[in-house]
Amino acid sequence: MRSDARRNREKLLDAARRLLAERGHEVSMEQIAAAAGVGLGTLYRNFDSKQAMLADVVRERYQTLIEFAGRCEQIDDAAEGLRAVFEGYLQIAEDDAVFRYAMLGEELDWHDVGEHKALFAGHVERIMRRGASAGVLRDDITFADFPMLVCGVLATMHYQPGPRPDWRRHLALTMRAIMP
Amino acid sequence: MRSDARRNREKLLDAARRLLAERGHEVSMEQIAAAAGVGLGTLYRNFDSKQAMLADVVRERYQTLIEFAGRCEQIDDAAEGLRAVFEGYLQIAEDDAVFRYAMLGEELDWHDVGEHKALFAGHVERIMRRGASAGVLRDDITFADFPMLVCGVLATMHYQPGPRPDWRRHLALTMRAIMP
DNA sequence: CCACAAGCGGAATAGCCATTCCGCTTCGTT
DNA sequence: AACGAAGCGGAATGGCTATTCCGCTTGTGG
Repeated sequence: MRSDARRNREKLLDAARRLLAERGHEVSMEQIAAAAGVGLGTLYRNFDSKQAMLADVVRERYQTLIEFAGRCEQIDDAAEGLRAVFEGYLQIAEDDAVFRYAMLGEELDWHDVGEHKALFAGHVERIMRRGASAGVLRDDITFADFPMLVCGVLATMHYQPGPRPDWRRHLALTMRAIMP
Repeated sequence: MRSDARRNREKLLDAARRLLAERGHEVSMEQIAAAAGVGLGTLYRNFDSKQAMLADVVRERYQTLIEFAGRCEQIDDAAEGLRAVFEGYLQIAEDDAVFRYAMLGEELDWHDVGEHKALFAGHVERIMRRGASAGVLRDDITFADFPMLVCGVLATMHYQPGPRPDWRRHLALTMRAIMP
């Protein structure tokens, strides 16, 4: 790979990460290319399509999240591990609009984000099961409820216009609802 | 107004209500005109723009909701009034995609839906205050939390693909979280 | 039954954006 | 330094959809 090509790829990734985090999937390809200081052709040489670019960026976020969830699983206190993994997930969501979009959006063709999703889900599932065994999670709440539990906070964060309501308070409310 | 024009207006309103409830704001003007069996020109003679049409339909829904909330305010049991108004709101949301969109969507130019919104909000605010006085609502929860509380269930309903999770269960969870 | 205003349909217009294409430029090798 | 391949920019293309426009049709009052 030529050195200028590698440089451009980095510039594009930086621009994509930043703009997508700030403004979500609605940024146009042209804006991303401009922010990176390259032409559209170069953008398309680096990503097969817009969807593929979004998927790349979302996959990176999931990677971070998977590592974080792994650490949460090691936390001794089952209740704290549970709280931490929810909070970490939502913190990333707060920082990244395209991640929220991926979590909330209709089933687009998220390329192979599914694999990462499954890894993360595995961690969460084990953490929740451990919580149930330890008696810090109501036993009618299972991993199947995870989307429902976070979707609420996620959506409030994503959609409430104006001054964002305090999502940590919302999370606290949710945690209270699922404790015995 | 000519008789055929009145007939067409009815057909258009029916089609708009039905398609918007089923498929939300993404239906095209052409699809609505076709479903009503009229041309685009006729559609635009009845609504100034797509936004205006959406606003008309959403306003109708709010009207229903306002009457319902009024009845909830009259319910003797403060806790039941509270539960009922949340449930009624969410039931309408379940039945109408464009209403969900209006509740979740970014601040579009919702024409004068704001007035209706304010009336509904007035009812809910009084119901919540009564709940707090009666001791069936935690006193750190106020009307300002209403969007947060319903947004969660709303979003889960709107976005979870595939078999809809049971929103009544989610609501029950939320109600539990806000009770003392 | 007539005249004509009110209404109608749907082709044309316009803006937006993802994606493609190709003639030009730059890198790196010899 | 020179050349060919790799890479580049950005104009052109294509599809989608809201909105406008205008020549044709139809309801209705006289």
